Amino acid sequence: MKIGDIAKRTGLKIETVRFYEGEGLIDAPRRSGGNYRLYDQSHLERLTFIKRSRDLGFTLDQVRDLLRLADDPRGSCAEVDAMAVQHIDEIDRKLADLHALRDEIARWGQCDATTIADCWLIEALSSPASVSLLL
Amino acid sequence: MKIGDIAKRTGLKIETVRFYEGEGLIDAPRRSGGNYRLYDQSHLERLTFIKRSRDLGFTLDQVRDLLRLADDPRGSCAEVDAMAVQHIDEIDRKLADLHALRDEIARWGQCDATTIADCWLIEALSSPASVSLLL
DNA sequence: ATGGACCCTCATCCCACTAGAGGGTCAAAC
DNA sequence: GTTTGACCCTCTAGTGGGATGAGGGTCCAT
Repeated sequence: MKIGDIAKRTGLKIETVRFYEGEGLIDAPRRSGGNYRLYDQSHLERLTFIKRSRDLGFTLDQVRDLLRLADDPRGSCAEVDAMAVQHIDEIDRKLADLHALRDEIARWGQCDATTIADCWLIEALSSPASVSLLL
Repeated sequence: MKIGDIAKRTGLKIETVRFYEGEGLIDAPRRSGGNYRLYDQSHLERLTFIKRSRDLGFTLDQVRDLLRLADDPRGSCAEVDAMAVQHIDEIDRKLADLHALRDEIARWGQCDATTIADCWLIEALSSPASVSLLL
């Protein structure tokens, strides 16, 4: 499999695959006569794992940890569990923040004014943050 | 007002205030004999506006636009309105994405296994993304 | 005159890629 | 046999929005 094939199969970009190699997330694949990268099934699986983890919002460092854990079949599952729980907590916090933002902006409603001088959106931006926004 | 004062008053960091000056978001303030930046009320208002907009999730480029609009009191309010609406749409999209993520991870539930080999969290990460995650 | 709080510039780093320059490889079509 | 076009290579630099640190200068109170 050349890099374009594996990129298509994993949904990653070619540059990203090379980037992951440079970062040490995957082994450097063997090369063809023309110096093309040639990947096998194990690369495909590992890259799929990485892509999936990234899509779910884990950072690359977290992915590194997950890979390390996944690489040891006899290792404990508890750490993975903890990471998942912690990740959900983080997402929940982000959701709460975004909801607060959304409501704050939506609360302005539409502006009836025609000129900036009377625009209360601009006014809303000019006053210091309300209590609800101490993120 | 020295930079530390205005930073405290706006809630920005000192480095961020200098950064905004370099980015041309605020005028370079006059300097004291000892080459300290000296800010006045207009800087305070402008930085408050920027801080508030950033807290609400606008990018610096959007803040630039908002400032440009706000600077023209006779300008039309409609553009500001449009930006607010568009921003809400973006936030709504992010919220939907995050909800999907959260639900996806939460759906895994807790893992009963003790070793990685049987851990279904790792398994969930190894399989390609489900349809719900085509972000 | 000395200590500490504050300030200055400039350079480098962060994340997770992305884009571009400037070239090489390979298969098929002409 | 050559030319086209798709694909690949390395290397460098840029993105946003700052954060951090080095190495110094200033100011004020004790």
